[in-house]
Amino acid sequence: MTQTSSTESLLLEIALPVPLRRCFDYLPPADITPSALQPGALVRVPFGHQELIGVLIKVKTESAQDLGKLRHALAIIDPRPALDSELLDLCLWAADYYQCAPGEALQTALPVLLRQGEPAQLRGEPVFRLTTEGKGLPEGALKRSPKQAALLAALQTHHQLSRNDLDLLDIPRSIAKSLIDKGLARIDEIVPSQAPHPAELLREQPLVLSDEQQAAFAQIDYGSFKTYLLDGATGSGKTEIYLQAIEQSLKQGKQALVLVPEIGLTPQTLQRFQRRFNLPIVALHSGLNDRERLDAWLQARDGIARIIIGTRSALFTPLKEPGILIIDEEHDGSFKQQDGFRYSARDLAAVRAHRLGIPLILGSATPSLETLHNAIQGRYQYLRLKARAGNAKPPEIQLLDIRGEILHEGFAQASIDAIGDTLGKGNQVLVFLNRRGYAPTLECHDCGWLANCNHCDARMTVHQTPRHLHCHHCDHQRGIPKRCPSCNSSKIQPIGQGTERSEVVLQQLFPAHKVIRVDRDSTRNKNSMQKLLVDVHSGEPCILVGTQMLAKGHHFADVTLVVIIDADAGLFSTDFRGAERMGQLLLQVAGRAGREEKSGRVILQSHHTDHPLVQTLVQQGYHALADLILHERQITQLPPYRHLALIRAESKQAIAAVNFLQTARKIAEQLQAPHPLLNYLGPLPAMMEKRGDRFRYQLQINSAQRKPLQQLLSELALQLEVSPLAKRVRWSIDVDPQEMG
DNA sequence: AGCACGCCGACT
DNA sequence: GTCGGCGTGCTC
Repeated sequence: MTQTSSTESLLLEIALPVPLRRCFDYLPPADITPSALQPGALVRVPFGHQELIGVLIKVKTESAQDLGKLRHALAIIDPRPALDSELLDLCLWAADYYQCAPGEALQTALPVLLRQGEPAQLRGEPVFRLTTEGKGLPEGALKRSPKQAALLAALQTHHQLSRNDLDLLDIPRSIAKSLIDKGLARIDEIVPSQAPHPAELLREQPLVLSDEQQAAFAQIDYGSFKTYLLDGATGSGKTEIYLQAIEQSLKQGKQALVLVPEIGLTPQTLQRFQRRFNLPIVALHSGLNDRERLDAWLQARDGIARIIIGTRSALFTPLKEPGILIIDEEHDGSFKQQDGFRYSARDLAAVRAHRLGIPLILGSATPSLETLHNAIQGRYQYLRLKARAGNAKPPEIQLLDIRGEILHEGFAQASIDAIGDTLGKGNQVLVFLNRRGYAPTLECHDCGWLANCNHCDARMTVHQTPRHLHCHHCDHQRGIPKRCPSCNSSKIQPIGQGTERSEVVLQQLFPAHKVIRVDRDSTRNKNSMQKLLVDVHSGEPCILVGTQMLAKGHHFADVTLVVIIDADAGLFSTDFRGAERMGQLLLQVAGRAGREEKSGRVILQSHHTDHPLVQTLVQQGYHALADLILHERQITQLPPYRHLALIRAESKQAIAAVNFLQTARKIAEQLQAPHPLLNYLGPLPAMMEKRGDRFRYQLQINSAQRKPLQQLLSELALQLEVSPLAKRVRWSIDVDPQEMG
């Protein structure tokens, strides 16, 4: 009577979207053939009282779990695995490396719609076409509805129109609908398919490379894995090298994956790629909805899209024919995810490229010290561009000592004069200030009261439009008091400079010119950045005031003066990366000045003009600064010479977080016995001890070697996860932390 | 992370 | 008398 089912003895190991560092075993769904059980497939399973969709990790015959406890999976969503083995393995490797639950890492690699069980099928683009009835209509028909007649005419000439075409022709959807209702037109779906490669790959001629660019370009080997550091000043032509390297890859019938920082993917960047190549390009940016994101993902997977440009998470885009990986502005902090699955897309790109056997190019004018160190050590091939392309000259940097100077709302007289001069010559000015809002805080002149946040160890920022106090750390907001809450004095005043205040001051000083503020507040709405920058790109003399948003990805051809209000921020930071970041940011901002034909000037206002780091940066440049910092890091036993991990814990009761970390340290010290190479620091309070009513502490683990640290963390994570203390705190492990706060 | 179960305050 | 607060325990 019993029929032997071929899946009878098989078990499924499944990673589920829960923050647990383990997988769950299931029996296969009823009536399934073994061939449908492919690792990487999505599986719907019962889990406690709910149903979840997980990823099949492997099919096996034994389980550590009691066989009686196993439940049946409900269904395989699609026999074709959602993740190919390459991505599946990469995610599992990353989950292990970053001490994250496998299900959470896999979630990052899957578009939302797939995670929700949507079929992995390319949606066709809807197009409007005439039905035979519509085609047969005589000319001059539909006289009584001129708009419908216009659409009919358009369809007769163009045969088919996309939604976009309708918008361009200013034909409302309702008109199209009327034609469909009359049976004259219909909607067809055009599913994109892999087009044969066009005879001509390029849409425009590549630029002629300089000798230096050519020398760098010639080093790249397209047939094997190697990481290249393309280190070149702003304007030295890194992008042209990316484009030509991509061209080589495309010529071999391969795809290219390009990662850019979160706010670096500007329409300008995308247009530059689209102008060059005659092949489908997809951009994975934050403006896409879930459906568009899935379509882009599928187009990459099926080889329809040949170039994929995106931010951090685009690293996990499936590629049918991977050819080259590029990370632009590799030093940028946004490549490291700061919560949940705390991966570094830059570091994982090296792992992925290695596994695929393809080249990885890391580009930057101000490489991170980790990357620079790898290049100096010869682990990466070092490609250096020293000259600026064309006739562009490097900007002249002027250090302005503002000690004892009378400042006009943060501006030295010399800076104001320079701004006036520049505008007078018909050029543009960029004022950089890494603080949004009107002023960093409010102070009582009589008693010294400060506008502290009730929920954080921080001051509340003063905002004028709209008028309120705002904590940038926990988002708490309240009104601006008229009198001091402590002594009732009316002499309460904003202290320090923010972008809003600088905007006001500059507008008063230069009423004849436009002052454009660019920060998170002024660019909150969609496309507002584009709108703000229209005037800038028109070339009329104006002043741009903004935060680091301005420093990334934008080219301002007519900016010839950059004023940096406070060069010292970051100089005395508690984070050991403070100086490195300061150098990178200052040079990125300075790089906005004097591109192309116009030569530029940079004014750095500083209270510490004789600080060795400031002096080195200004007089000898970023690489001298990098050498200096690297030397310090070697002495102080910090990355890139040592490897770090941070265990963070936060709780409404400070004691719970401290207890948890003390226990963590004890467990770790017991586990590490065979590896005395590990050092511990902490538990220590985080840089801002209280944030959003939670007390934050951290334990730092420092190791000369990666492997023992890795082994320790794996074991430690498992033990902490089941520790009763862990339930009283929010905790996480950060491997290779970027922000030490 | 969800979601249930489980024991103590202010409401129809 | 209940509705519901969020503490803790479990999920193959």
